[in-house]
Amino acid sequence: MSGPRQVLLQRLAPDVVVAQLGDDGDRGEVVRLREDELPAFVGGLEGTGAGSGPRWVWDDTTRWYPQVLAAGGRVRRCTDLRLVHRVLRRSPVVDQALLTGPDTAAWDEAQPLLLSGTALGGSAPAPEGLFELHPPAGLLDAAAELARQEAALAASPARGHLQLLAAAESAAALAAAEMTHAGLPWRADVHDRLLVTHLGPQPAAGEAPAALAAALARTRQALDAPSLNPDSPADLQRALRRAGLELPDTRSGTLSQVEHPAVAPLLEHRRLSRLHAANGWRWLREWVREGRYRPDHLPGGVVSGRWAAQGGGALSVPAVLRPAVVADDGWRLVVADVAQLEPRVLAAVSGDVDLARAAAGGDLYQGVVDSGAVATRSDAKLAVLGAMYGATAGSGGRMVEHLARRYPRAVEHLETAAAAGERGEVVRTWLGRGSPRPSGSWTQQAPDVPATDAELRERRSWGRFTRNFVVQGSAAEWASSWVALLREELWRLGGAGAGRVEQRPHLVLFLHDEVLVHTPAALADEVVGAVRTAAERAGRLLYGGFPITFPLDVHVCRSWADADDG
DNA sequence: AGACCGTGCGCC
DNA sequence: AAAGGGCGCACGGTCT
Repeated sequence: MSGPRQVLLQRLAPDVVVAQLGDDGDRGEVVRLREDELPAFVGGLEGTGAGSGPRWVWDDTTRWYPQVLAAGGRVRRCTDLRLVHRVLRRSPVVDQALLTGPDTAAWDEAQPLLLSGTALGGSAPAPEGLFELHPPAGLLDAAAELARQEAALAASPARGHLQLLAAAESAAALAAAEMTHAGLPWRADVHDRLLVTHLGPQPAAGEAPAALAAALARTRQALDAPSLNPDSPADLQRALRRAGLELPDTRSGTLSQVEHPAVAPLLEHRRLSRLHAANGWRWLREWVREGRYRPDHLPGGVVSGRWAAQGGGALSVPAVLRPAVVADDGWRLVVADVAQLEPRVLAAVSGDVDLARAAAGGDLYQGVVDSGAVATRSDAKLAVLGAMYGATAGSGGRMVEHLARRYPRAVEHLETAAAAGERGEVVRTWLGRGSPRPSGSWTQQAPDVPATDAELRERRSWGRFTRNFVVQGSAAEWASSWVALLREELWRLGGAGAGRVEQRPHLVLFLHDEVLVHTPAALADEVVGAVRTAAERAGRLLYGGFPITFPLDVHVCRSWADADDG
């Protein structure tokens, strides 16, 4: 007996859920449920066997999946209409007329429902709640939107690619919800010990840690400024000027270029005060509960398609605190990152087989050196990064010229994207995500009106953005696909039996080109295989037979800190 | 008191 | 080893 291939869920009112069971286009049975009956309903159709389960269609994964996970459930696949809507709305290869309906504006504005800092943590204010404010996101007509999206996809000349992107985004939404549900293992005791090492014992509320106070005292003394507040750029710049240092700004890089006895304590104060303010004891109290850190993960949260995260700065966990990320007893972390993801993606999307060949040895930068384009590995890095970011001046700019001679297709792909951006045009990623339209006076200028310097600057700046967009965005969709496929592979590893997501090998963090998997120790080797398999599958899925590989650095370890090579 | 912006810095 | 892309977050400072 096989269940429906698709189930569309819709809320008619706060406690009234309607499920339409059907196969493509066919509306079959309609079932009404209460909210609390949802997990059992989902579990009943999802089954336990591999490959079973329908495609769940819902307005927004963040409004359906957390309760299923909390009840111990899991779904295999879904369509996240909010995420797919956002992609299609901005894609230059979609006929917008097909996507437009009476409630399109509401779909445009739909926001994910965040969990961080609300229900579980407690103290933070104002949940952006399920039914508070505009109920719309919960009450939009999902069936109508699905029909519009399917029509828009079917009519697109880039149908295949866009469907991959829609599937990847939706699967990413599932992975993101599971990551928040399981949480990143976080040892508060280790974190505290690290803070004591760097800052001294935890001070009384409102007081500065000893090491911070000492650095401040030395800074004030060296500048002969007893009431200096180094957190105030204006105050600091004044004090520096009195000491004979005229600096354009007070950034660390600028400071470290001058010689003055105040610089060292000042920079130490910066470093420590940053640690204390961003990831100190307050952070620990606010974000870590029962050995887990649970930020919200937001696939497609960044214009380029990269994931964003909210709650505690999850994407910038400082390196010094990574020892606090430790697998549970009997478990391991599998940490994997892709070497040189963006230049590899550049080779693929531009069809530059020479750059792909340079990447084939495993170290793309070394490959660029070996091809004779530049002399040293660091020049190669400078050249490649400069090309992707739009460096013009300095050695970065010079190196790009060398790169262009040897890899004209890759460099031309970037130049074309930059030129389109400077003309105010939209560019797209490999799978069809469109860049936002620029605004500003330079976009509406008649050709015969001379631009001001400011306008020229903005124009070039937008060109650098679109130049980077095609690479960063295409890399982001490769990475989301990797995560989506890895999620599948991991579930398979857990065995056919039951078991919650967090009791089997599961993703706990994703950082643009790096994943952390928490796994029972006995399965760690298989997880390593799964991570590699998923990367290979992602490459084939997106780029077919194009000869680019995505080599991974993979480490099995107890702590994230142990994953730095070796 | 709260909204907003600029500066600076952590990460990729 | 240059300064070119993307974020989230804390803080100072200003405005309302």
